[in-house]
Amino acid sequence: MSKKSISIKFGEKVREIRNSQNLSQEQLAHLADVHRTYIGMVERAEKNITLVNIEKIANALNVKIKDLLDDNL
Amino acid sequence: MSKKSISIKFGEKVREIRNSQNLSQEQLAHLADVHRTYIGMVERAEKNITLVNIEKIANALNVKIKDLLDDNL
DNA sequence: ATAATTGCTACCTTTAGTCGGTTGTAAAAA
DNA sequence: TTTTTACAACCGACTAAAGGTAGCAATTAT
Repeated sequence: MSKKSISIKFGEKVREIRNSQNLSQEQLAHLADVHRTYIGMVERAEKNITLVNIEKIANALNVKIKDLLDDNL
Repeated sequence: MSKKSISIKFGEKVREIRNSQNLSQEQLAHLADVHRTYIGMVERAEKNITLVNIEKIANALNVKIKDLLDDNL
């Protein structure tokens, strides 16, 4: 198992946590200081996100970076 | 504490683990399938590495991604 | 219905990442 | 000693892809 690419798993985690906090993409984007559409692209794994933006999103969601990674990574 | 940017901390971790395994930058680059000079740039925090390459380097070093991140991240 | 949210397309700027080479250093080996 | 080897820093120059924005269509509530 675990065939899904890391970008897909990352995007799913972001969406899952964002929804659990009842945040819209726009709200999260504002908290993370990135553009609205960019959050959508990351969640859909359309971009290969960089470390700095990973940190921004983790901070915005109040989670550790490792919480945005699949457990077996 | 913890003022160093995430890129610096990441680069330090890569270098530390690479040295502990007695690998040259070139050897690691080959294992990770990235360019020779790129490993040095990442270790010196001159580049903002992407998620896919984070995974490549973690795999090449036989560690989990979270092992490349500072503990308090 | 309509209001909020997200997806999609297109675009532009910036930078990640590659490539081939040179330079400096330190250690070994001749 | 000098020479050779191994390594990492540094050097442009280049290509591919990420960052970032805007407008509108589609979706999903309410």
